[in-house]
Amino acid sequence: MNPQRYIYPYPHPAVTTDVVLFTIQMDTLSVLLIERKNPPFQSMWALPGGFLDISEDLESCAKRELQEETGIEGIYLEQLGTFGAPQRDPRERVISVTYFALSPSDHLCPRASSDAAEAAWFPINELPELAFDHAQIINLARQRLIAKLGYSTIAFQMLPETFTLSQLQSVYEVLLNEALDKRNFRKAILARNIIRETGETARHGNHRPAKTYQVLNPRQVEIIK
Amino acid sequence: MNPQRYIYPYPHPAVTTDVVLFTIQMDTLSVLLIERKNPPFQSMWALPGGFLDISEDLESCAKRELQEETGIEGIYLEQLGTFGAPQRDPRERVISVTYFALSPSDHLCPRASSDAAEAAWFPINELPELAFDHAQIINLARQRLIAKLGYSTIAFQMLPETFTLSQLQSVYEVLLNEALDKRNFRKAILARNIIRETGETARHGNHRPAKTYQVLNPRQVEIIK
DNA sequence: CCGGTTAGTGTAGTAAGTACACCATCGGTT
DNA sequence: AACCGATGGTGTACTTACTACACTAACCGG
Repeated sequence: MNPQRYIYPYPHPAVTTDVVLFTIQMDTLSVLLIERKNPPFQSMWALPGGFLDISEDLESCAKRELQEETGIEGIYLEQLGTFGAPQRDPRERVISVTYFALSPSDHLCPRASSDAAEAAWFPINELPELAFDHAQIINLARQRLIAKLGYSTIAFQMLPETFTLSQLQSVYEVLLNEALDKRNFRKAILARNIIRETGETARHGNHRPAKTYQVLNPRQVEIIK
Repeated sequence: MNPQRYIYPYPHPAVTTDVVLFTIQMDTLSVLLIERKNPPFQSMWALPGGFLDISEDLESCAKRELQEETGIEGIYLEQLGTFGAPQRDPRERVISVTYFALSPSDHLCPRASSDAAEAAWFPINELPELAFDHAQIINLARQRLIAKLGYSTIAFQMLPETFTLSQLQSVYEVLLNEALDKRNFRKAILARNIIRETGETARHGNHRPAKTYQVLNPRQVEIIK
């Protein structure tokens, strides 16, 4: 334990970051959760996250906690919102700045750590009871995710660098929870002029191989419109 | 000064809220600013806002600070984002949770207060040099405002309860910064089925009076889609 | 070479959005 | 009373975006 004490003339809340990391597993939208090792809410499932270091950027904190608790890194984070209801944490007043992020399917192997007894993917419709107000946070993240599908390019974040149009369509279908017409989908995606053929093809079974595509400007994977 | 001291085993950042309040004045999008009475950035212009009370909700804090510093109240706030760059405040580490809001034109008379030497509206394109990272915050708020015009009903927040279609069109024109076709605008707005005629008319000069309208569901003035 | 499976393509109809011009109604003036 | 200036209010043709829909192509395995 740190022997030093930090003294302020007015009470200060604690600040944490939490991350809602989505992926698609077996055609199901899933969220990464950790099992809490310590109180409060010990052994309950929660979002990965933790306290902000005093000289650390908010987004760096979110990335660091994600890395520490789950071993996952190299992911684009977007700020989701800040939660600060006075009683949301029983220990002290805590303001949580939340982020959401997407990961390619089956790309990541979460692992346990010092703060997390376990880390695992949960289908969004089969979430366990969650610590703090994390159920509410996930809810907001899911709404935001679906809303952004229409006007952003976030769907590509759920795919590897090169992908087939069928894979891309499948991402949309899972997120929107409805079947899409193949020809219309391809027409619309190609009309947006954000992906190009790689020239390669991919075989995914005993059938015709598919052309693979990649995003034209990789830096644009999250830009609005 | 409070004689008590608040002691924590780890350093805690301070948390503030800041509000970007927009209105339209003389066909110009304007932002409410206060002139800082105290250091840091004394006598510079800044967003209204201040420190979070330890048992106070984030949004309540934003409303309270807005009221205290400008006398303005009864406004719908929406969370904009949280800013926490390590050096954004020279005093100590400060995390600012920001909100944005809209107010009917010429409806509010800002006033000075204990923390604000003065409060005044500034056209968005003629902002003074601003304290902290407030220029960046205003920038984000403006982008968000324009983005929301298309799929939300926020424009109505800039009008009184009853209004004419010309007034409404003028709000859109100022925010989008382009002229709109009168017939198409009316067709599109009415097709959305969110306003109804009041049955009254309003005279605004020596010409034909205009029918006035009101939103069908006042609770829906901020809802997406 | 045949069957199973996914990849890949075009057209016609419908709905949404855009461009565009004139008359109506009021107050004020002559 | 007639006219002027100013804003309110309306319809139609055209263009563009979206929707519905069915067959052939290419590969693997047996």
